[in-house]
Amino acid sequence: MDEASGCASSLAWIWVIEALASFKEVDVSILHDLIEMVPELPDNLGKNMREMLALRCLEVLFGPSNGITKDGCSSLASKVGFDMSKSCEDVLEHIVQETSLSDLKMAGLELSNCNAHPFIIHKRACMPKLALQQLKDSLLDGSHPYVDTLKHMGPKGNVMPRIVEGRKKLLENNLCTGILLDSKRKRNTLATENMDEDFHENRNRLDACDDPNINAKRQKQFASSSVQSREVNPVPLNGTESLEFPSERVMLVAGTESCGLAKDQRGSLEEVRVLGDNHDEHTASMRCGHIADDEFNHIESDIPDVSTTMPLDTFGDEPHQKISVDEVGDDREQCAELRTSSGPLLVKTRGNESQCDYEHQFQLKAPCSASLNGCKQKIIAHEAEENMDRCCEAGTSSDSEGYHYGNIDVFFEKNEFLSSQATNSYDPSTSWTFQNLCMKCNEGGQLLVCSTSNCPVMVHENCLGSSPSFDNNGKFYCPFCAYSLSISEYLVAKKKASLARKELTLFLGMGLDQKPEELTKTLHRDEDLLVKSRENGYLEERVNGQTGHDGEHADEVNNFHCRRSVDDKQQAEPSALCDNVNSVLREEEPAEITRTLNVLTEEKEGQVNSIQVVRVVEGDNREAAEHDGHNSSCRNTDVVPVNQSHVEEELQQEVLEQQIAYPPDEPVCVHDTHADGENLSCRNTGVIPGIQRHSKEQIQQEVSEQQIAEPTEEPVCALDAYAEDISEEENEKSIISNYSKRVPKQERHDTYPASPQLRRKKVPWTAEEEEILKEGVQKFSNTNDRNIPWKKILEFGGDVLHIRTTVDLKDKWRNLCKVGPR
DNA sequence: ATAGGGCTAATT
DNA sequence: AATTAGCCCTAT
Repeated sequence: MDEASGCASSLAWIWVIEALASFKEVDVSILHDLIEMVPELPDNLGKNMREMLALRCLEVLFGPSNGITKDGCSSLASKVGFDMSKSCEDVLEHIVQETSLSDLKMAGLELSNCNAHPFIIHKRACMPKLALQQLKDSLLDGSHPYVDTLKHMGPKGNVMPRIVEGRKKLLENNLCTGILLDSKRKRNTLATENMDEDFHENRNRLDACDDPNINAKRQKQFASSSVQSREVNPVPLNGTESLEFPSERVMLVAGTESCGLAKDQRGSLEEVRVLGDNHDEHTASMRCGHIADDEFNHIESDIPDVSTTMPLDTFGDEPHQKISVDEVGDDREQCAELRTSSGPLLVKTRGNESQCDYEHQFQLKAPCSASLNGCKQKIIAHEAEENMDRCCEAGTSSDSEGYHYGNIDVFFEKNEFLSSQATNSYDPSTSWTFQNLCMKCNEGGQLLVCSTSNCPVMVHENCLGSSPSFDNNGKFYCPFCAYSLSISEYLVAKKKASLARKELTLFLGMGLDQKPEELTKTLHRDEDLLVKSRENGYLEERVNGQTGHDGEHADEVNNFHCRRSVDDKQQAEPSALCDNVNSVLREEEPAEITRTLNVLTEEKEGQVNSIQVVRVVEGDNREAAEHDGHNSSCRNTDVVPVNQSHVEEELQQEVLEQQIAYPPDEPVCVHDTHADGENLSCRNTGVIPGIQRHSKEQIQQEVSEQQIAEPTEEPVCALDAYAEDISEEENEKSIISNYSKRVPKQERHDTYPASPQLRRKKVPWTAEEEEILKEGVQKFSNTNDRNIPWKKILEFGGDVLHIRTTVDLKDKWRNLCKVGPR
């Protein structure tokens, strides 16, 4: 480090390249390109970096999946000679001299069959600290010349004291408790010997999968703990120097000891990304470095809200600390904010189980992975990850939904519980997790093992205190995981409803922002997630984080209204399209007409908001038989009850309160094969018998079904709460398609005084209608009674007049009289 | 339920 | 702009 202090810019390059080189997923070619960009480095400066790069190259060359023949490998090995005393640089040079690189790559080399294996391991183990690691160490030691500068830099003030303090605090207040850590350390000590081997085995398995996605997903299991955010800001390490990774903007700082910085400590460091990579723990560094772009993307997409707000976390110098934590559970890992590179890869050092868990960790996000059976499946890590993320966000979270806290609660409760158990079982060799003892009573016997991967809970059924929780596949979930899973399911459902609602909102505002298909996709994705959640015990927590924040939705709704009320002039299309629909419907004689009624229902205060769409399909043979090709028949589609009294008043109230217009998404045809006089009157007063046949459940079921299956693109006209404020022109445009509803104005005003009354669309009287009207008037007029029994006439008119109201008849007759009765 | 006045989109 | 047809609102 000292040697580097005099050449800041070069040093920065070295930092970057070294750090990047520690990322397995950073392709060597990228490193190569980077090297090209680096200004001339003094020989004494970049040696470690070059060595690291060379090692990377070797690792690539002798990658696990190359499948070269043993002979070829041995041949090469004999030529090159993997002398431990040689530097990677030298060996690599030899290799390049002996063999064409491309040929080598083509042929591939099987690490396990080559002498390169121990060589690389050895070199890994001997690799000096990353420069950044050294820098950090020196800063922490207070020996670095910039310490004073750091102490006084920036508005956030003293970084160093915070770091140091954080380290102390970690030891004192680590969420996972020192005991736990100690316990873990012991275990790790025992396991350390096998670490390298374990790592390589796992790494090989990783690499054996050619699917980059799978790899990325798998690696997430390893690296997620070190991946915090791509939004992380570069941190100025001192007043003049800063490191910024242009692409990811990830600051890499080697070394991590205070892996459990408390929030306040992290505060000043939140822009620093730390990737642990102690020189003597290179396996860890390698693993931790596995952050591919798609990894980032994956994580970001999965945890959008977290990834952008998560403060930077960790200074964990001792992967072993972290490892020990990991061993107990990823939750704890997260709890301790141990985001160093070692990650879960080192978590399990319990022989077979570790591998097993790794595999399932991979499976978690890699359903296509080969083995889906058997061992526990990883689910907690993600949960814990997010939980922790949210913990770290204290006070900054934009998502205050209770479930997060619910999961966080259970997360901490679980940690606490496990910690207490760990405390009681200080010695790993006697730990219940090792001896298959009930974590409650510490006795053996037939135990229920939580199906959640990384959840160590094993318990007697009797010790549960309640009936065990099994999923559909008969998998048992411990109370913690069962609870979290339930929350996840709830969230999925919630989001589903939210999305459906959003979808409808967008649908109503057709041609605006987002196409329904997109939302449908998201919805499907969430459903998939839920399925996976069930399958893997994965605690799906990012349901809302993805798309469906209520607030977001609310914004959507508001935007919609805003558009409707303000920008209606630009939205002639909806109504125009409505008209088109009308035209179509008029011209076609539907033997069967689908009518859709949108009813907004909304649970109160934080509950699921949903739009309920009732789809009623009824045949109308009468219509088809009697009015083939007749325009009038199409008017049957006119009556659209919206926000009607038959809708639960409460719901209506909320609809109106939200000032959401919920027009039918398509002209509604109210056809009732049992239509008689009563029904006719019903129909004209906006009462749709169909809706009464649908229970709420049916409604809700149909909501999603229709939303998903039929993201109709048909335009919708909205009942606009602001229509009164709209000009005539606007009002015209927002006319509901085809004689939508008849809503007693007064009633509507009762619930929402400002609610406008949209006019029905004019429907010209047909000759037939006029004729039957005249007939009716003639028939029912009573010279003694000046009043004309329009209702009787309407009934008399039957289907011919079935879209008309008594008032219509009266008005029409008035018109006819004006013109002169014919 | 009905009558009558008024409103408004469409048409002239 | 005037007219008209259809729809809406209110009073009874």
